[in-house]
Amino acid sequence: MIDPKIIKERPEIIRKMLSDRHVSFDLDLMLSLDSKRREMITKTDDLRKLKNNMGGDIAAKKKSGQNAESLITEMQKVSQELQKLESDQVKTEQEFDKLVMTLPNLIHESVPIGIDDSANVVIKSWGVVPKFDFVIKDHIDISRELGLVDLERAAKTAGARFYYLKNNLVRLNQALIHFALDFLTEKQYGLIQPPYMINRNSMEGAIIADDFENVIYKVQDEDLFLIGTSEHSIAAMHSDEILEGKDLPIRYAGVSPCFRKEAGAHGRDQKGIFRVHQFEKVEQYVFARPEESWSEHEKMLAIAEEFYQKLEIPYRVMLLSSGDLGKVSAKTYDIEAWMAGQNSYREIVSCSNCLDFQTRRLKIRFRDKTNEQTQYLHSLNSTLVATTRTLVAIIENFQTKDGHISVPKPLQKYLEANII
RNA sequence: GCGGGGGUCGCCUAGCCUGGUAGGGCGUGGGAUUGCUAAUCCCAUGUCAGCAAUGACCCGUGGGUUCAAAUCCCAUCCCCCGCGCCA
Repeated sequence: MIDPKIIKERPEIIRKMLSDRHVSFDLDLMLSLDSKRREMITKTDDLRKLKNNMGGDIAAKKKSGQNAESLITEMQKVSQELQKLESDQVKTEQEFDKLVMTLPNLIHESVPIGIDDSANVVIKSWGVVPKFDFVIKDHIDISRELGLVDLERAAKTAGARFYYLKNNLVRLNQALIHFALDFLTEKQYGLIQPPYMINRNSMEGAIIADDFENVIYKVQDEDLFLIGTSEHSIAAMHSDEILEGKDLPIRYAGVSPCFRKEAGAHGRDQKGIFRVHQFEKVEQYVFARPEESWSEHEKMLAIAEEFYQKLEIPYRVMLLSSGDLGKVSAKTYDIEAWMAGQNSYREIVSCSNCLDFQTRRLKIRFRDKTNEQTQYLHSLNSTLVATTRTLVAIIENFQTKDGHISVPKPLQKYLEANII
């Protein structure tokens, strides 16, 4: 949620953001609802004041043994009138909230303006794209031939975009998680294994309405939703809290399975384990002071880069354009890894600064001294590793002439093998 | 799942039986005072509306009763203790 002060006082900023994002949104309706609700607050407040005063008078009369009947009948009328006004006010408030909760975040000035991913900018590239002196295969063929994956049976039992990992691919998957946790522990991150299901209120804090539709699975008959990433759980973890300034920044390494509907991705990456409904992820999630969030953002990207450098996976860093930017994010870097089997760079990391957008929704504030005014924190999130996609990169880039996979150096100790 | 206890403005706590609109302590900040790094006293310390003066709201959450609800009634969530069941 954007600071209501900005919405009220600088609507032109909101208007520009909406056009830069190419999002249709009835800003004028929201502005008129906002002023209407402010008016109604004043009205009901006045009536409540009257009511409070009358209540005091009645109490005083009763105490001194006087008759308060006429005051009481008058008060009945006031109460009725207030009730009517209040229900109107609540209605207006709800309409406003509903709208404001779908309003996307502001955009940072460094973000390139553009219609979609074609306007994304390559920030840098790292590593050398591997050359092969044999005909290479994609991850599906390699892992199938090595007995590492069963997609057909997964389709039978669960549907498309599911998979059974088998044998050493299970170990490789776990090795990635293990390595990622060790790596972030070294960087002083606190480890978090969060709830894999959270309630609506918490989910609404982390995401925007249309994500419910397109990415989030709901549990039948329960107020529970499967998380699309540990970001969702961790964002809500400190909701309604006032944190102490001395503890900041708070850096969490979340590890969890991720569940995604992938609605609207029909036909794309249909085969294999690149785009799936379920995978494991180690995530960086940081709560920072507003003035520190941009430097934290760069740090998180650097940490993610270091991880892929250690794995020796070539990548490039993309700065997402306004049209490709997620609705809760003010600025996002993607890391795209080279995937030999697809002969292209594909997204494996998304690193975003959400400013106070999530923390306002979740009421996560901080202060240094207990008598100070509280401030909203900034929240940032970045993939460290989403296992399936990184597995694709490893399988395809590290394939050998005889159809095996050599294990990246940092993972060898976890796997107790250097070739699969 | 059953029985009992509990959830109060950052933290601790009073008030609930007997309805009249949240009091105290700690912490933190500011001020006053006394010849000194101490003590004492005063003020401030959540949310919303408002330029402000002010005012409204806030007792886990949602309903209800009432002129009036932290307080009474109903529902619901969470925590603690005991019993049961169980990976």
